Amino acid sequence: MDKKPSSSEEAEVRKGPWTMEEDLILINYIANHGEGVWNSLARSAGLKRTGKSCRLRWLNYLRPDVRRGNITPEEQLLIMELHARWGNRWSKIARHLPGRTDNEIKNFWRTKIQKHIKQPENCTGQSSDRNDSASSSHVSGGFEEGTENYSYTGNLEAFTLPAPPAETNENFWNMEDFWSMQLLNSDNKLL
DNA sequence: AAGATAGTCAACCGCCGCTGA
DNA sequence: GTCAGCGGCGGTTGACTATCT
Repeated sequence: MDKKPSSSEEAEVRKGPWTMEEDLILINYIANHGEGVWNSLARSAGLKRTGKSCRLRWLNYLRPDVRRGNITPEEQLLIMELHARWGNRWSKIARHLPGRTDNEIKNFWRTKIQKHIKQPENCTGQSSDRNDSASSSHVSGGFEEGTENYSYTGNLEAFTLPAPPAETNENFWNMEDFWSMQLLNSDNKLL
């Protein structure tokens, strides 16, 4: 797939961050027509984006059921357990975390968890414990890295992240705001 | 205050598997 | 059986932001 577009098409395709207008177009189109074949959706909606780009934007950001914001400790634990079981099967893991996207989980893992794996000493503060911990299941947080399987062996607190800043997004484009706006709009359009 | 560095995350890329013609 | 089109996935990049010096 990923056939090369003709040069005229190539010039048409937009890349990079989505604008609010594009978001609106995509949301409105899906609200009215539903999700469908993404390439034709992109064309029909008048978006100069690839179908893939539209799909990604919708799934990772615009869907009304997408939960944005901090991963809870429970979710962290679940991610660790599922990752220990399945490895980097992000989409599979994401299905067990309602409202979370594979991209979000992947980013979370790479930025938060992987950092701890790379620095186990700093994480526990006890470098010599690590070998012992590999065979027991009750010690402080850490991972056993195997070929594909390693297991999260420790308590969650070792991985609990510092309290993130309170979400003060008053100037931010908040999807909840948007969807409430959409409801108002759709009242006019659909009723 | 300004520059350097680290952290975060949205978006893109390339590959793979599925499906229908 | 082959090919094209598409969706889905995981890896990676790059822009932006926060923190540090």
